[in-house]
Amino acid sequence: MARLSFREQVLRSREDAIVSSVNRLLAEKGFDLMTVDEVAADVGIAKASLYKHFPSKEALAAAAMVRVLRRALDVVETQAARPDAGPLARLEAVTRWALEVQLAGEMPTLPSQNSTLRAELLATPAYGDLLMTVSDRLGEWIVQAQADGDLDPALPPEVVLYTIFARACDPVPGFLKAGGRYADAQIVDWVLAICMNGLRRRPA
Amino acid sequence: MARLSFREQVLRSREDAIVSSVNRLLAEKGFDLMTVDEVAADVGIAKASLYKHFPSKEALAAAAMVRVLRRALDVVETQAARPDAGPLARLEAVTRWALEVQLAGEMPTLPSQNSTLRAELLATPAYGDLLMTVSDRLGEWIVQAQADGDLDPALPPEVVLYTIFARACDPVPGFLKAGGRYADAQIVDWVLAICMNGLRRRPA
DNA sequence: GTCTATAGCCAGATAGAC
DNA sequence: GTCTATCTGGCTATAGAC
Repeated sequence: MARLSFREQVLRSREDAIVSSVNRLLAEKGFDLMTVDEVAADVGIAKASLYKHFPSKEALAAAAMVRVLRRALDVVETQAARPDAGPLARLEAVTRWALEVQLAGEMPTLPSQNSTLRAELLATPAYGDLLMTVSDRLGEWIVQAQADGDLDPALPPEVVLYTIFARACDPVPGFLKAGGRYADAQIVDWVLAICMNGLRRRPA
Repeated sequence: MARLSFREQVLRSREDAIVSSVNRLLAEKGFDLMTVDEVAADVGIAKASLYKHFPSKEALAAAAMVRVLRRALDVVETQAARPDAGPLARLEAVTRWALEVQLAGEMPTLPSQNSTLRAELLATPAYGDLLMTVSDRLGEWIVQAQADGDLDPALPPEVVLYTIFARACDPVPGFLKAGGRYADAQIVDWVLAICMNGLRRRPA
């Protein structure tokens, strides 16, 4: 029993290592340029062994997306537990997290055009569930922030939601980082401020 | 002489048709998922014939990017000729154009990670020249708008420039369009307003 | 310059021994 | 479950006839 649990633990940690590699490679090169051989080499196992854990390249990507969504949900729940912060501050904190992860090269991104990939994500219940949960939580804060007069009430909440989500794959931070002239923290501050200011209620 | 000119004209129009197909397919599926076979089929010629006009898939993509940059420059020059508009209104008009083209499915987008593609673009002088010209023009308007107090003077002009450029590959319009709940014009208005408001000077 | 046919390659996925 | 070796398909690019 203990032995079985130990085995499971080893299995889990190996799969976790795989997902970590996929996560990084996905952030670095994107789905199309990432090869399964590369993942295997990065993890340090044979390609065939990878396929014992995950049935396809798409499944690898889906696993990485599920993990990043889990982390996003963690961040959301951490923010929900803050007694001092209003909805706008919470939305800002979550957006900041996404920007920081992206700038650190750890935000996996998928091409929205690839249909086989969309199919795999739709076939992964955990993905849809997590995405819906995160969206609902953020959506509540958005509506509240609009009612508070902090966010533009003329914008449909989903427009605000998509605008925040899009920060996770915003090319601007990467360009600024590539330029090498600004510190990461400075870049995050600027992009975050531009995003939130754009959504804020215009003074009459 | 007339005959040669005629031939050249035919050649030109064929190459133009090729670039049009590439442009559309690039906007629709992206570089990696676009196949040369597809381009050939779309134009209605054999793949080998394509390679008589363009030496590689990368060159096809580069040609499409050059064309869209030429059009962007046209828009910039049209705005520069408006006697009534200030720098902010001109920047807004150019951004609006980019959003409209993107929403119409005619904005070619390249993966910024692909290195062979970067090499091809760097090896295409017209691309760099056009990109620099457009950037310089927009940069002037940005500095002026900051001096006028219309744009946040605390932002480096390049941050503003990248933020505007990024509208050409913003995923938000496409998501909203896919939802089917809003008209294209409405989507453009929202995304444009969010973008420009984000860059605007905050009232003290 | 256009075509058909094919070379050459690479990446996703699998077979089968251990 | 791990490995080595291989299959398979699809894609870029080219040969060679017309």
